Amino acid sequence: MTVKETKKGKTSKAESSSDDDVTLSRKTKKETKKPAPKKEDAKVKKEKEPEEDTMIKWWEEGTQHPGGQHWLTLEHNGVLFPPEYVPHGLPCHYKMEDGKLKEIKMEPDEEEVCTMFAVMREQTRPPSDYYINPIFRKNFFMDWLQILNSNPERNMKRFGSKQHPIRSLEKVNFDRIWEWHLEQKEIKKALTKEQKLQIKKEKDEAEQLYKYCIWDGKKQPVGNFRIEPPGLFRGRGKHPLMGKLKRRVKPEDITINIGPGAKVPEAPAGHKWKEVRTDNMVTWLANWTENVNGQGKYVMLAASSMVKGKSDHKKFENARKLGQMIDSIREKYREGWKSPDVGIQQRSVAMYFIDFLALRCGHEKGEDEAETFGACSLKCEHINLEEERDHVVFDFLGKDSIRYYNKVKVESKVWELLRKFVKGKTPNSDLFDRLIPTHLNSYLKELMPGLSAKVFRTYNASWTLDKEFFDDPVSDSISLPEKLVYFNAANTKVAILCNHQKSVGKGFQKAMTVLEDRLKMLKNLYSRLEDVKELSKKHKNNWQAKVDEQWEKDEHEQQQAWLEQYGTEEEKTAYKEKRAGKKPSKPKTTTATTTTKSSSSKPKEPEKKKSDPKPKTKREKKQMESDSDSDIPLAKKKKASKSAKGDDSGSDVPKKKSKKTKLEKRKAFESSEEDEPMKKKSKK
DNA sequence: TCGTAGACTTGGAAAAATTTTG
DNA sequence: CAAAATTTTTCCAAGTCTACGA
Repeated sequence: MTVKETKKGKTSKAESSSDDDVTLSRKTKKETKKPAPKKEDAKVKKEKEPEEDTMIKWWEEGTQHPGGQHWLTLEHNGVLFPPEYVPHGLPCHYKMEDGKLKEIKMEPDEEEVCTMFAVMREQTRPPSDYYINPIFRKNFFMDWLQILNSNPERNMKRFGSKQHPIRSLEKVNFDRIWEWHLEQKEIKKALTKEQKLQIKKEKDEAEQLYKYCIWDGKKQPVGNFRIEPPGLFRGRGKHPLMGKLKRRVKPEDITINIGPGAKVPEAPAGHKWKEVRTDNMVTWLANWTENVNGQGKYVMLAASSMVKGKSDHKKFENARKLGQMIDSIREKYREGWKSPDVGIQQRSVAMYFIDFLALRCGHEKGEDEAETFGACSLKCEHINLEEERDHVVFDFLGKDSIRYYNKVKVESKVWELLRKFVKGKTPNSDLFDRLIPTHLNSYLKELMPGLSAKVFRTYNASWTLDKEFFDDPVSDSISLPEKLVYFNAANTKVAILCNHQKSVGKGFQKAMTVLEDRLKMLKNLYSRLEDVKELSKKHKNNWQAKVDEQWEKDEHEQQQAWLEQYGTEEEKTAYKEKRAGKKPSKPKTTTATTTTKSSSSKPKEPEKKKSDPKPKTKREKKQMESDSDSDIPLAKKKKASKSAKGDDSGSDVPKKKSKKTKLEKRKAFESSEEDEPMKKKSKK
């Protein structure tokens, strides 16, 4: 199918960009609910203050500072530090040679890190299965051990040996601390409402100072003013450093960026900042270097702030601009497929992937990172051309180690080129060995100022959403829930395009079972009602009695069936007795309370009536036990196909270069080919 | 021609808040 | 009211991309 028409009106929306959606829905929700609830405590609900003065229309132009400066004046109060560690004083235990557990008392520094780990005990399922992950455990243990052995004198005094007695993580028993953790949770839960409120109030108060800054004289919300607390690094996928201690950030680690002449926030008593500077070419208020990966962390403004808004705006304007010339760009890369230059061929195919499949650019990753891929960094083993002619099966781990699996039909020419690129190469060599992101982007920049690989994602995501709305406009007459379904369906298209996926949570299987169960029940009820309807037609005169009888019979049969399958002996007996000494209960033929509320839940079944009968019979609610089998329906993929139409016109092909001197990093990782983060294990 | 540091965007998971159920 | 379900917010790792430096 050709897609020539790609421009849409000015209605392109944010689509997957969570921020935008969130903002939108939040607003809507708030307004909707406002009229309804009257709050007994007027103060609980903090309504939006007018704040008209800050409502400047920055998108309308003119508000730009020259030379790439982001601000002229900037005031803020610095950052908020997490609370100091409060020791609980509890020991852990260590399994000795004789199998006995020996109590190990800990100093606060030892205990703090120990507790970080101990408390993760239940994190045993993907994607957060850190507690049982060997890499995580090893890294944590190394760092903990380092602390345990950091003070030989201390150890000598306590254990009569410079080396701490703990040598192996497997022999450490954290039960006591785990119990403490559970207790703490209970305590927290048991707090009275007033206490909870009080705590929250105190927290809010502590935040007040840091929540806003004054940016060019305007009050603006700060995003992450809270310094990240120490913890165990939770790298995703097969991150080699997961589990390492992310140490506590001190004022001495922090650089403050603030306007000229503005009052410099004071560092906590007894401390000082690493540096205080004034740099209006950047937007951050503070920064520090995190120790695990050595990367910078920044305190910046919130998504709702002006700067972020501007930049977001620019992003979409940019994508819109791409929309104006997407046709010619598509022509260009199609032209490139025919180039005699392999570099250009590769670049052109990569562009096709980025455009057509919305793949990310894909930069090279380092030794200390999980191995993930994108368009430019694909390996030969990530594509399979054998399945079907002109089809490519992609299978690789993308950002966050989320699997990209997709079988697509591609242009013949592309398929042929791919075959050529793969030829004679080992599976783990680069598919596009002559292409690097820098070159791709600088080429894109030539095609259109401001163009880079990611702009295609933004553009195509917006285009997709737009197309949904255009092809199948919302009808005014449908209900709000229906509109929601409509909107979500469109959004799902975008999610599929961009390969956005969420892992199924712990409760998913259970929730699904309940839902299926309920569906089954409703269907059953429906058919019974149908039967009864027939019956009542047949017995015009004494239909009531007939219906009662039939109903009771059904009920009994079902109950029997249920007991047969799930019931315990006691339950069976109890039922028998109950039935013996009881007269038929009255059926609820005509329900007066048919709340015809559209099911709404899963869009799969066209449910009609839902006369939700909360069965009076002892419908055991423990059906969660059943735990039927099966796999989780997960990310099915279909591909919206849009294609670029092409022909010839491209002329001068930009210079190609690209060498690629990637040091072959042989990953000693086990090459377990399948390792889906998706298995579902029911735990007792 | 790289390689990298620095700055900023992305986006999934966990936590918190809110609403619905029982 | 408490527990469960659902929605919103927060958190922060993991990307992108450009400018610099040699």
